[in-house]
Amino acid sequence: MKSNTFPRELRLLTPSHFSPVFDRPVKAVSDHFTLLAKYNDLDHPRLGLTIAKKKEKTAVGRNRIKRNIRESFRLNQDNLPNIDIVVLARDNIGDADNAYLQKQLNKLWKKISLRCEQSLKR
RNA sequence: CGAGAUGGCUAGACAAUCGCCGCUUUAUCGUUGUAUCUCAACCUUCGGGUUUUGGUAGACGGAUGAAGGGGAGGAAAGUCCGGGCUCCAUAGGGCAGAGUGCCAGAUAACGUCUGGGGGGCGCGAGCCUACGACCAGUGCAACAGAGAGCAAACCGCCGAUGACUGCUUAGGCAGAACAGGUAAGGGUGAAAGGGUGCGGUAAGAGCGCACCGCGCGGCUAGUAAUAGUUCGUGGCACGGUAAACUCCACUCGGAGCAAUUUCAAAUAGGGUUCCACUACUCUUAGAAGUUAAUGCGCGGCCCGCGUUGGAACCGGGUAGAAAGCUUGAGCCUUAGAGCAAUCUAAGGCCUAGACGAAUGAUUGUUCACGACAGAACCCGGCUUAUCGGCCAUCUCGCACC
RNA sequence: GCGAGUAUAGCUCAGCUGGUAGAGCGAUACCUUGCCAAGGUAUAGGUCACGAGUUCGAGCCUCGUUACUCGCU
Repeated sequence: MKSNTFPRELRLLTPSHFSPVFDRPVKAVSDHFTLLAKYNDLDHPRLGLTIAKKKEKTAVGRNRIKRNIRESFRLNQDNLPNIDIVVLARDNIGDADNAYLQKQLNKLWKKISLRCEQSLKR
């Protein structure tokens, strides 16, 4: 069954949710994003966002990036295993337009799930 | 038509699909407290009370689904002022400290706004303006300059119809000082103690006079700041700097929603009561000390590591959750008061409330091709950023009628 | 979100209550040495973060802007 919703259960909410992901995670990188991922005990993936003020100066710009990431996550969540993902912004992310951001994210979801499977086998 | 001034409005639009966050209505589920019925136990002063089992009712909160409707700004920003609100402190007042600073008004309040005055800029419409007081006191002014704060003599001018010196044809000729006076001229400086003219004088000087300017007082206009004056008076400084100390007048208690309040896991620890506790020692009987017991390594001993309390209640309180959180000095319309800011009255309206933080994404059509930029307790201002578009009033220039 | 602070030479910092900007290290050149280091001498290097205002004059005083730092989860 395909799901396109994005309720609260699919988010990382508190610092106690975030900190395990930063401890030796699986990584995936593109021009403007860094993804960190780790398996959780639930039956769905969860998403957390970290957009530093240094990377994108204005609140409007940061909101735009977050919306793009959430939108992409929402549409691709059924293709992801039960992992916690933290998305970090990299430098000059504000220069990219929405279409390019979406294109990068589509690749990254596949990449991160593949790498997680590999890490499980090892 | 061109150039400009002021004030106000606006901040892409529409459609489809998939999503996010409150609200309202509704359906289902589950839950605990409430009301009522019921089962059982205990207590009883036989009225009842406490605990407990199952059902029903409506209500509130919760979960899920459906429908309806709503969902960032003019600056949401900077946090520069002011206020509400909350907690802390507080008899009242003063000192200290901080702020404001022409006058009047508006306001909950303000460093804001409105109107007026003074000064400056602009042909003008208009714009800018921290604009109280240095005859209460203290301080500052580098360098330059003679002199920089109860003014001062460097050059110059007067003194000079020449003290004195030299020459001499004894007629004169040449050079020339001091005391003292002088603020007209030169020069220095950001700044050098009224301006012009006439008189006056050895030369000068408000020394005298006229006009202008200025101070003080009066009168007139104005609530006032202030302005005017064919009025009187003073010969004329009372220089600059208070975003220097200071004085004067007025204002201000402090901290901030990460304030504050409520509920409250796990873990550790505190208090009270009851129960349990091998022996001995100390003793104000307290699990205080020693011993002992017991679990594991290990079947036993040595040895090592660990345990020696349990239950109930109370209080504090972390994670987390909730309240604070949006009905407010609110918005719209009309009428009235006022030059205006604004105020009053009547009627109508409810217009984000999130919490890693919601308005988006994609596609299509269209136009002027979309700037600055995202609420975080709430308001009133200021300041800063900003692609443009529209409206109103006014000014100047050119042309035409 | 709220509160507090800093900005001066390439680096680390002075600069008292306004008078025309310095020190140390570093850089460059020269001296010294057979060569290097050390030492000595000299030189360059500053829009005092930026924009206004007050003043005769601003690194300093006042207002605004920008960047950075710290404290309160």
